[in-house]
Amino acid sequence: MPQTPQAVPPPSPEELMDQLARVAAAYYRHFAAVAAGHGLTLMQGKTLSLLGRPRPMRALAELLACDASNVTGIVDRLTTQELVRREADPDDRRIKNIVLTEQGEETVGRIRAELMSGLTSLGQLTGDERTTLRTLLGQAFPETTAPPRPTA
Amino acid sequence: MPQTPQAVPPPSPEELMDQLARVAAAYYRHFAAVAAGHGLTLMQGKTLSLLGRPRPMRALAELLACDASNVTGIVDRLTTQELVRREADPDDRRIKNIVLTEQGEETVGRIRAELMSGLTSLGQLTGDERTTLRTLLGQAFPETTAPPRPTA
DNA sequence: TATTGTTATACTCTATAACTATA
DNA sequence: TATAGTTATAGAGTATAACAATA
Repeated sequence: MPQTPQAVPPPSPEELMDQLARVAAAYYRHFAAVAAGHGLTLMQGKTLSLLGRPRPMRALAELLACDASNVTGIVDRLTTQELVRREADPDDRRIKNIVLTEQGEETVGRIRAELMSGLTSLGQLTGDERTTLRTLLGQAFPETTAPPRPTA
Repeated sequence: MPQTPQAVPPPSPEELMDQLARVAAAYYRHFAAVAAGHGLTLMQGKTLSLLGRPRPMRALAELLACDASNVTGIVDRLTTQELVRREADPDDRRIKNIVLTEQGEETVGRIRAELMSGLTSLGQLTGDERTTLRTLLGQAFPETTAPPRPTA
């Protein structure tokens, strides 16, 4: 059941992959620019955005898709800026939970708001269009559907 | 004209942004893994994928969204691996055009194929779904619609 | 023994500034 | 003067391996 009499041919999966590549690049470019506006690198911004709840170093390494040894340095630099702090876990003394400071909460909030205000086109989609986009992205990237709910 | 009697509420723009963040992260995770399988870093893989045509260092810096001074090192390392070479521009002797070697062409081809085969879910979308996804992504990220046609 | 986090190391990516060779 | 590319530098991200503390 074609949608219109003389429809434009659908993009090949390859073309779609190329467009997804451009969208991913545009997203990170935007994210990095917003983070830089707060004196943060991309990884520092991503890390902050993952701290909606306290998380062990190990969990951050998993979510950031990098080795645990890197997280030490990233968290060190965020700690220096007073945006996060390490808290000892009461149940397992090997674990250090990373928590946002009050200033960290504020920064995350501003970053999220600036991210959204830079994506005005996204807000102009109708409800039905957003539903469709969510559904199709969920089909194309099934691993991203069950939300661990990060921002980067 | 709602699509079904008791439809799931549409995602908020914020939820959609979060999902786009996850999709972008998943894409780069995949890209980096494929590149690593060829002994390349993410930036080296991205650079190779931009060389469907010869490009000056300056153009690469633009497309990679980084300072021109970084491209020197990236191209140096790709040159060491015999994947690209610098060619003097006949019209402007300041310009060096970066060209894929034969081995570089092969590597790019394999990387693109492995990228696609890792995105099988993408190929399972119908033509209409691919058309819709292209349209909606184009609306959400207008700057990505006119394709400079990279892969990363 | 296994796991969490850190340290040490080496390499890559990054922006800035200063330099050269062309234009 | 302006532009293309490089070099030097310093900081940040990266994986690997080895280590201490804890489980």
